[in-house]
Amino acid sequence: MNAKSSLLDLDRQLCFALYAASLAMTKAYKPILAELGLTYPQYLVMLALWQHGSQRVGELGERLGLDSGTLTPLAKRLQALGLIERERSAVDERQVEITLTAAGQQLRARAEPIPLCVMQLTGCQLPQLESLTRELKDLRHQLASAYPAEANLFPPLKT
Amino acid sequence: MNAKSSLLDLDRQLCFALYAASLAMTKAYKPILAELGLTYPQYLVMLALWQHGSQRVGELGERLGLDSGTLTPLAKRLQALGLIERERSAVDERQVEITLTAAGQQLRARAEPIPLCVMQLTGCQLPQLESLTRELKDLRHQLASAYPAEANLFPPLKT
DNA sequence: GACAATTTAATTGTGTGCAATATAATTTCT
DNA sequence: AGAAATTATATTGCACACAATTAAATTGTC
Repeated sequence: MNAKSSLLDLDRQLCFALYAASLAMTKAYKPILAELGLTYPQYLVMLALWQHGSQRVGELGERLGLDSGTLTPLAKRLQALGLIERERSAVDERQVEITLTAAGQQLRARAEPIPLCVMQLTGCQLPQLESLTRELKDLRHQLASAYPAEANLFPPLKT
Repeated sequence: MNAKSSLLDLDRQLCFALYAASLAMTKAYKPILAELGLTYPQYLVMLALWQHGSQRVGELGERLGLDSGTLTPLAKRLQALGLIERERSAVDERQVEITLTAAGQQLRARAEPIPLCVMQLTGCQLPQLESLTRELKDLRHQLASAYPAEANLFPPLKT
């Protein structure tokens, strides 16, 4: 084994701390969300819809950092649950607008107590959680800008 | 929509900040790990093996917070890549010992520059990253202890 | 106005995560 | 010792994530 510490040590990796904390958070939410009949990513989609109202698949994806390969089947499940509707935009047939149903809007009331419930699980005070949340948000955007999704790094070549 | 801010606002959720930052980190690692032929969870398993040497599936799972349902197929893929071996313990036939092959040990050299590379992507200084890593580690363990994997919350009933 | 380029979402295939179950080996209890 | 309980891993099924591809609609260009 390695007696000496190394930059590759598992517990020194920010990436692993993030990964493990995120999985632990998901597990903590699981029994809570089970009462609403939602998975964790489904809950995040509902949060986005409750806050910002109807939006296109692309908007949701940008907000959450997910693509249509993830969102399309997830949205179909939320639709099957009767929480949302999906319809092609009349203005631009490419776009699909996601809208809360009455049941989807009503579910919000049952989700209201969740943030305080989870805050207690963390054993932290609100200011500390807000600070950590901000740091993670900054980190996310820093990483996203460092790797701009290939995007236009390689402008199309005329062949 | 909601003009007022709410405790359910997406950007106020620590859970979402964690989730999004973790996904962003995974995406940042992807092109780097592609050169090693590894996925992100496979890389974490290799880190654990490089640091702690041969260990059982259960030890790996406890370290990484994963169960056999995740680790067994993942380990089979690492084995197919020729990086590890999996063999039943002679002492206890239930246990499966995971051991690095020579190729698996040699891969470590190629992984050595990764931490510095990623540190630059974050745009942060080492002390800040170490602080964040510690906070996340604490959060993980706090959450894990708050939900002790059911464990022995319900001691077996004599029927 | 036609046609190429772009945009948007859906589809396909691979690799996780995890609950539930199965299987086999070990330990405990009597 | 033998049955029951426990432990360790594997298997199965479902739900993400995401790369790559497809399909359809729109925009841009000439």
